[in-house]
Order: sequence, then structure tokens, then C-alpha cells
Amino acid sequence: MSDPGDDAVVGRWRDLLACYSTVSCALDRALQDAHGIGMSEFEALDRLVDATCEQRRMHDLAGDMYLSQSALSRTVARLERAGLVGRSMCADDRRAIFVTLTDAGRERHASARRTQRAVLAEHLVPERAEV
Amino acid sequence: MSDPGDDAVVGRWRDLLACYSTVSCALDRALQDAHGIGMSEFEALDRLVDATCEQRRMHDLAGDMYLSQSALSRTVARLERAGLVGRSMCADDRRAIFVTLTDAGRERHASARRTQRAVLAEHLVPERAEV
DNA sequence: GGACATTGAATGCATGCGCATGTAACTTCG
DNA sequence: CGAAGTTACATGCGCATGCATTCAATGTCC
Repeated sequence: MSDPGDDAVVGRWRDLLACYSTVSCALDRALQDAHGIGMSEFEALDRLVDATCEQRRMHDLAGDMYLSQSALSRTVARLERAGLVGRSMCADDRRAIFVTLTDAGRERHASARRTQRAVLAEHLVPERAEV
Repeated sequence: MSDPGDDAVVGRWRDLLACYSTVSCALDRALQDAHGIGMSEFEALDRLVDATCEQRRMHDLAGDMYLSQSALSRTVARLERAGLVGRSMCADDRRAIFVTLTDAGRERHASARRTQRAVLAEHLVPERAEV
């Protein structure tokens, strides 16, 4: 009936769930309190900083994140409203929108990143993952 | 500036996020499609089945799950609406509510569990966690 | 060129979540 | 007993998400 392999997998899943819940909750709260942005917003900024060009199309950005297209659209809208990113047309394909970091966005990301790393360091062990 | 330990932790976080997103999305979809319940509902049923008495107070149930008290209240309400659990008063403490599995709930859990294990087995490796 | 499919992004809608609050039932202590 | 504080659960509200749809711009095929 109950394959021991199944039990092991269920155990892994519970650990994963526990770890994710704890960390994401702490991270979201810390980012929100200290910088006024949520996890999704931070992730988006992070992807933009990673990109060498710091200018990416919505579609490409969506591909890097675990977010639906509509959720990304709204996340970028929030970031734009906060002045952290700008949207600009793409001459090659006028359906596409380029998302670009503003200076404020770069600064916000830099300080938020310190918060992120502090929270992660507190909750995650680099070597010997327990999850 | 950039502590290599930090980078390792960030890498672990990205892996965790990737794994969680993939699995939870697949699981939620599979449970919803095949059994008409979401992940939270399944987790709640699962906790009730685990319990020897199959009757737990809301508060205790909430402690086992990564859900706020209000979210659990609504989750149980959905389960009740679907006829999978019942709520009953607790004579000892009339503030408390006992949540009990119905026969339908037991059956639904049994079949949903097979789905869950199939999905987890597909996405998670029991030994040598890659996350 | 013109009809039809496809793609990139925005948006209406339904849903689930957390926070803050409300209400009823306990508990404590004078 | 009775007032004040605490606990258990429900609910109003705002927010973020996903799905389905929409709209404009491209691409394709004849």
C-alpha cells in the first residue's frame, strides 16, 4: 500500500514546504518593512540588475521568474509607479515593452539586496542543505 | 563586497524557489483537476487523517499548517461546504471547534493522496535532494 | 495586397491569502 | 460575583495571483 519511497518523497515535500514558507514569509516581511517592496518586485529588480544590458523585454523577464505573464505585468506596473523602473517602446517590435532600471531602482535594489542576503543567511545554510 | 557565502545562499534560495514553484503549481493543478480541491484543502485533510482521533481543534490544525488562522478558517469552510469535513462544538471549551473528517472526506483524501504521491514522485527525488 | 493565425502585453474577473477587527467564551484576580 | 484580560474562531478589507479575454502589432500564406 504505502511505498516507503513515497513516504520519503512526502517527507521531502513537507521539508520543502516548511523551508519555503518560513523563508519567503520572513523575506517578504523584511523587504516590505525596510524597503517598501515585495518579493516579486525584488526578484524583478534582481533580474534586471543581473542582465548586462539592464534592459529587458517583459516576455524575457517573465521567462526568468516564476510568475505568470499577467502577474509580471502588474509587478512591473507597481515598480514603475514607485519610480524604480521605466517602460519604453521597442523599435524593432512595437508590441514589446522594454523594462529599464532607473537610478532609484538601482539604489533600492542595492539596499534591498543587503536585506535579502541577511534574511537568507539567517534562515538558509549554504553548505549541507537540510532541505 | 560580495561574500561568496552569500552567493551560495542566494543560489540555494533560487533552487528552493524553483523547486517549490514547480511542485506546488503541478500539485495544486493536479489536485484541483482530479479531485476539485486545492493544496491547502488537501493538507488539511491530510493532517486530519494523520491524527489518530481524526478530530482536531481548529487551533491545533492551524499550528500544523503554514497558514494563517483566518486562511485555515476559510479552508475548513470550503471543505465543509464540499461535505468533506464537519464542524462540531467542543463541550469542554465552547469557543473551540472540532473539525472531523466525513466519510466523503476520507475517500476524497485517499484518492487525492494517490495523485499527490504521483506528482511528488515525478518532481522530487527521494534520496540526494537536489534542493 | 489581404485574410487569418500568432505574439506581446494589458485588463476584467474570481479566488486565496494575511492583517486587523469583531464576537463569544473562557480565565484571573480583586 | 464581576471587571479586565486572553483565547478561539469568523469576517471585512485590501492585495497579489492566475485564467481568460482583449487589443494592437507581426508574421504567414495565397
